[in-house]
Amino acid sequence: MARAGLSREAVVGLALEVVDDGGPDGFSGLTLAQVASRAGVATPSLYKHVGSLAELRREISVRAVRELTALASRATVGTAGPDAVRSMAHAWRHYARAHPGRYVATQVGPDPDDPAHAEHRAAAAESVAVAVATLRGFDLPEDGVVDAVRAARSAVHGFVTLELGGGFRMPQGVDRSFDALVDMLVAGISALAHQDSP
Amino acid sequence: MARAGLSREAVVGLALEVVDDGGPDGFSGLTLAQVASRAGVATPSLYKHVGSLAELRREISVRAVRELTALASRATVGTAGPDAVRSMAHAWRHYARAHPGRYVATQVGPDPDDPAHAEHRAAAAESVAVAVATLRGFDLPEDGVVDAVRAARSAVHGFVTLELGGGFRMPQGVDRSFDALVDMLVAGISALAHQDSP
DNA sequence: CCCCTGAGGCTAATGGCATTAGCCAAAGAG
DNA sequence: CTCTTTGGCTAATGCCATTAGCCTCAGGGG
Repeated sequence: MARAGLSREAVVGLALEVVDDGGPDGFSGLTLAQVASRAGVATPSLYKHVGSLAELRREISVRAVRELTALASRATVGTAGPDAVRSMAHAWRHYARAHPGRYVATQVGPDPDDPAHAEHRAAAAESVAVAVATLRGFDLPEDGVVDAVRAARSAVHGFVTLELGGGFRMPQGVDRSFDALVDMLVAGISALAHQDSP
Repeated sequence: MARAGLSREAVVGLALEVVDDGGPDGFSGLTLAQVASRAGVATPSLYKHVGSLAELRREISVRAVRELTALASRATVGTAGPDAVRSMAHAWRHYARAHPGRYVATQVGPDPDDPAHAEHRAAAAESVAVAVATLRGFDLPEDGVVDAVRAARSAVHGFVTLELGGGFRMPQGVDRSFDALVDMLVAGISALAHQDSP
């Protein structure tokens, strides 16, 4: 009986391949059977490394979030204000287009209470920390920052989700629409900064 | 053998109940077994009325899209410009919060080629038609309309998706953030109208 | 060098699901 | 009253996750 030499690491790696190969549905369509087949192993063998399908999914989410955070962070280093927001928005969209499956993994929220989700929560928190830092260039009032981060995430995430889902069927250039959206976002955040708080 | 007196209509109705009861995951978690159990019938019996689970899902999507279109249309009648955009945005969010499961059904895109998706495509097209009409009050250049509709859909859909997914964990008021987002949107669309096309 | 323990495979079994095939009774048309 | 269609049913298949229990290989202690 030849050993396959698996490990948790290897299993997660193969699962990531499956997710990547599955397009936008790669994450929801992830299956232990597919991972096992890729590993050249029977499905139950995976349980020696991975707990459950849900746990594998969570692990993938955590990695995807970290990856996206790192990219956003790298994209915005050395920039500030509007440029920083633009860079971050484009980094997000780029990641989503390059890795649709991983991107949707990025968007499942961790359970706020479940201790098993602690790592996931931490990763998510760090991700928003980067977003917050990106907005430092604007003179936003205390709670304006939250509104701004939420607006940025909403706008880009909504756009990218619709784009991946094939929601933009008009012939018009999608890149141009994205630029327009980012312009609105930047202008909106600036406006948020320069108004007196009510 | 007592007849249950089912019909396609009844099956879809029960499926909608299942979707509604399932929260944000009600749509993806929809199962023929649940519908059958609600109908007091064995699962295979449903095939006398419904083709397949995929078809049932599509039917639900079509209905949800029509419902949302009707609501948006009703919400914006008699309004124009910024007010219309605000009304539409709030109608969308309200629907998503009232019927999370149906809302996600609303967001699966029809296959552009599959003839079985014709009705779905039509419903989707009418939905964007309403959105386009809502923007009539702005003097948007030809292709600015597309950008504006995309921006509006993206912003609201992104916000609502993140909200339903529990993505906004800061204590700060979510309603306030949504208002801020809508403000940005309105300002952005106005800006799109009053700039010379490049 | 041998043993023996534990890790990492395996098969078998269970239970949920969708889907297909084929049967049978009820309802309604003539 | 009969005959056909319709709407149920059960049985079977195949895919999936998950659990239990077995077997063997690899590597460390004697």
